[in-house]
Amino acid sequence: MRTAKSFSCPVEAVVNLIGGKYKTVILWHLINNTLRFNQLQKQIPQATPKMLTQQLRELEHDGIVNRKVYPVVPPKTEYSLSQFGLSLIPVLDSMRKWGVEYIKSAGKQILSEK
Amino acid sequence: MRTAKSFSCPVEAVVNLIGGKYKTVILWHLINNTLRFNQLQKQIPQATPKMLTQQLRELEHDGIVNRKVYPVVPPKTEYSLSQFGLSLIPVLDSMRKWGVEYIKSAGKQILSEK
DNA sequence: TAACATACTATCTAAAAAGGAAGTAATAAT
DNA sequence: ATTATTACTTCCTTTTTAGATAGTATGTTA
Repeated sequence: MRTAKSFSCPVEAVVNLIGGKYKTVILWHLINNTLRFNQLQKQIPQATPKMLTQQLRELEHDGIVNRKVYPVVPPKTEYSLSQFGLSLIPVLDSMRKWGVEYIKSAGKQILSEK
Repeated sequence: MRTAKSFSCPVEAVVNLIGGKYKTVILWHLINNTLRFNQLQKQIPQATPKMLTQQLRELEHDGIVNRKVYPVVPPKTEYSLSQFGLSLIPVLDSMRKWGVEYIKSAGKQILSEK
C-alpha cells in the first residue's frame, strides 16, 4: 500500500486515491458485491479492459480493493472492497446522495430552460 | 451553469464537478470564507495562477462559486461559495473526515515500517 | 484439431491536464 | 517618470490520462 504524501488539506487525500476516471464507479459497484472482472466490465461498459485493469490495479495497490485470483482455466478473478475500502463507504454515500439530488435538479433545469 | 450529462451512476456526477486537481481544496478554503484571488494563492501555493484561475472559472461556470469583481484599481475579486456550492459541504465534510483518519493512520504506518 | 472462455497485456496514438515563464492593464503613490 | 499593486492572460512545453486494436496463456469442450 502506498504511503501517504503530505497533503495540504485532508480532502486532497481522497481525490488522490479515488479521483481516477472510473474509480468511484468501480467502488460503487463493489459495495455489497464481490465481482469478477467481466462482471465489472458489463456494469461499466464505457471503460475498456485496459482502463478497468489499470484502475483496479491502482485501487489494489492503494489497499482499497482485494483481488483474489483462482488458479483455474479459464481464469477467475474476484474483486471486493478491502477493510480499508469499506471505510470509504460514507464518502461514496455522501457523494451518491448529492449526485442523486443533482441529477434530479438538473432534470428540472433542463425542463425549465424554455 | 452546465447542464448535466447523463451519468451511469450518481457518484460520477460529483467527480465530474469537483474532481479537478485543486477544486476540492479551493472549495475547502471557501467554506466560511470569502476570499480574494491572492488570498487563495497564498493558501494554495502549489497551484500556479493559471491553474487557480482555470479551476475557479470552471467552478464558477458550474455554478459552484460566485465571483464578484470590484471595478477598482488595483483589481479586487472575491470568491465565495454559491448556494449550490454550499450543498456540497456534506460531501466535502465526509471527505475531510476520511482524509483526517487516513493521514493519521498513514502516519502510524510510516512509524511502524521499521 | 479447432474453437471457446476469461482475464488480461502490449503497443501505439490521441487527447486532456498541468507546468513554467513572461506579459498586460489601469491607476495610484512616490 | 517610475514603481507598485492585483488579477489575471498568453504561449509554449511536458506529463498524464485515455482510447483503439490486437494479441497471449491455458486448459476444456465439441
